[in-house]
Amino acid sequence: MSDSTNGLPPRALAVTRHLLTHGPATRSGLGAVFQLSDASMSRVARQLVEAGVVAEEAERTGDATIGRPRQILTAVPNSRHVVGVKLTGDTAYGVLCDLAGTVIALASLPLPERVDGVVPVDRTVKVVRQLAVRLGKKVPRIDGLGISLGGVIEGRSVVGDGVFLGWHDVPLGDLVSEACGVPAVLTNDVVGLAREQLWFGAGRTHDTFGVITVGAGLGYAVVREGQVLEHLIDNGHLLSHSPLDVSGPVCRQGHRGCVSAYLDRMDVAARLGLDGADVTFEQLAQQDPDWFAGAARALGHLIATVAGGLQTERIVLAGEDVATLYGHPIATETLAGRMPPGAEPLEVSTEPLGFTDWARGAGVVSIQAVLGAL
Amino acid sequence: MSDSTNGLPPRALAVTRHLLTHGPATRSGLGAVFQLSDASMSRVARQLVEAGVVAEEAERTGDATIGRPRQILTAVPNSRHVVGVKLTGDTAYGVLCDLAGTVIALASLPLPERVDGVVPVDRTVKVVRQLAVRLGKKVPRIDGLGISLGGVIEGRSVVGDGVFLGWHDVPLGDLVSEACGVPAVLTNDVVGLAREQLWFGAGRTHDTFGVITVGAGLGYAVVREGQVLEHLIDNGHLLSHSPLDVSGPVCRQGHRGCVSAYLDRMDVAARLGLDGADVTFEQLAQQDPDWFAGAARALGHLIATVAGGLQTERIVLAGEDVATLYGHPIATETLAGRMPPGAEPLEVSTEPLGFTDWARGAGVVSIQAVLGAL
DNA sequence: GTTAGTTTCTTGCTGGCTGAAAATAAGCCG
DNA sequence: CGGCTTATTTTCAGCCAGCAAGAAACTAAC
Repeated sequence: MSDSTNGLPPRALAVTRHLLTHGPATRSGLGAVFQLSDASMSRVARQLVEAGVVAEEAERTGDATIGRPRQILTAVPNSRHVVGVKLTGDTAYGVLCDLAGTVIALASLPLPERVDGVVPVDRTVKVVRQLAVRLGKKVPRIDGLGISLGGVIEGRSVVGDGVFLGWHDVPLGDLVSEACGVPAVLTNDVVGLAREQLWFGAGRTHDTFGVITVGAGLGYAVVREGQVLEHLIDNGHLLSHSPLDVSGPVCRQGHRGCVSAYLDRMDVAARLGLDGADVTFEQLAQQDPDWFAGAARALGHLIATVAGGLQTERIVLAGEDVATLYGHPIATETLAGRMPPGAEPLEVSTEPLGFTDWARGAGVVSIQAVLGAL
Repeated sequence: MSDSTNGLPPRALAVTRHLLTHGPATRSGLGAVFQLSDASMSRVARQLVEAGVVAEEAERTGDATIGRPRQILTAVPNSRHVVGVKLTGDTAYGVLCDLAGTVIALASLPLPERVDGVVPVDRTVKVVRQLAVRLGKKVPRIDGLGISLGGVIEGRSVVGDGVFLGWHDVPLGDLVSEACGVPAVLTNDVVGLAREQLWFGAGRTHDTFGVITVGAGLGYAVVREGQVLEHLIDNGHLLSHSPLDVSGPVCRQGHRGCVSAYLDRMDVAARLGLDGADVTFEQLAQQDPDWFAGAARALGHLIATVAGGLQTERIVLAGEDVATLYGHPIATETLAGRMPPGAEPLEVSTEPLGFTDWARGAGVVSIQAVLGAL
């Protein structure tokens, strides 16, 4: 069993991250990556093997069979386990993950009833604990807990403003940590997704990228030079309200023909007289046959704008229906029309994200915290 | 006289940069900034004093006169001197700068006549040398040379594509370096401006910011987390062609109502049947009374888009007439309309940049190279 | 089976850089 | 001039890196 709740020292952390995200490698291969001599690399490797995070295996060689065979270092995924929880307005979705971010088990529980429009904090903590206990049964122990929700998070532990839950300045991280006896980290859900992508997705090849989430509203996250931006300066407002068409529909902020007016479901629903919070993709598509094309076009422009502003070729799209939207020819054509003539197309990935994926994001953040990356 | 052409080790460099850009400071003050113990800070300080880059002066104290007085460390601006040269299509503009980037002397020379549309490289090198020799007379010696021009630069020394001069794959840096016997660095002019801003402008308070230049065309540079982006992914195309109005004028790329169509003078001139390369602000304003307002609006949106995409509050505007443009109420109103309600306004600085300022940018890049920051 | 050859990994050692603490310096004040 | 206070330097021990020598693991002869 793992003997430490500690984080790894910086170098060891970097190597572990590399093994987790890029797969097994030899000592000297890693040395080349991290600009370390074989000797130093060897010392780091031993540390990790002793900590149980990394294992050695003999190379099942295919070629070059002369000399001492190289040992392959592999991260041991089940050396640590974490639980990730995503809180929505009424439900806690949980996943059990190993070190590699693989989901081992799922569960969800309803959150307690609201009192005066506010979800009771103490009972929410209990729900999270229940979830952790239930999921934790499958593994020797849980090494960390990650919680994500839509809202303003301060300092990895405090919910500054959790609109969906009616919370304000709630130290949820500490409460959960105490209740469960396990270190807990709290993140904004989109930031958590960005952290997950930084290790296991776009970040493997690019250290600057943008994340765009299309759900009830529009969300963004930014990773610049490997740094995840904790708080947007504008809550995404500047991008959401960039103009497309002065004669288009009006968003709730009063902008005519802005991205939001086309793409933000709350805005579109408000215009159609529907209930914004629960409106679905299908409802909108049925209600307004033109909506789909307009939204696809807005998405194409939005992607181009984010790529141009951040100067990155890599954009991550997230949200349940975003793949469908991006799959619309108008989206891709719009984007292509914005690209310089003859340029390589952008690398846009779409992940059909359900609540489980969001919970996994929270889990990955916990992995990072357990390993000492936060 | 300075005894070395070397660069400083990383720590010493950081301290020098801080002294140059933030003014004099005490040892322990610097220690706090760089998270170094007094002991280590003291060692770094001695290194720098011995190198002549930094001088000590007794604190002319105002208060707290108990105990041993602190020594104030100050960068010695005239410990090094560099020449910065900006090449346009027909002229070389040069400045002599000290370490602090202060311009000590100016000069300019015409470039040689074109042969088959190409400016002869060897004679251009001679012009640069002439400029350096003339400017260098005012100081004991020149420690570095920086050259900037509009075009694609590769590896700090080679002009990959210099459209204004008709050059392609010209190793100008090495040629000048050899001809002058002084290390020379080459940069794209907008990148050079960004580097200058990183040390002496916006970078003093923000380590992520965007630079927008409005001249004959539109230019951008991006600094992310203190890293200057060497090559834009799209030559600014994505931003320049973001839509404002589907019923607006058309740019040369065929986009209707994009930023470029309003703000890029080449585009506007082409539409008015003027010669794009030499068209001035006044000509356009006279020719088309609506142009000014449209351009101001486009600038407002462009600023908002860059700020939103990069997620920075800090934008640097550059170009001869950009202050006038940004000073137009429509620009500021447009920008304000894009900001989230109740948000702090962005920090937008405008610098009326003439050729001398561009040359200074090249000089600052040379300073950075001389000190070892490149 | 043994030895030579090759490549990988580990260990011993040195050098650079760091911080803590002790020593020294530089000013005040009586 | 000693006593007091604060700033800077020196001394010393610790950490971490690379170099180079050694140990390990394997193949290919002989």
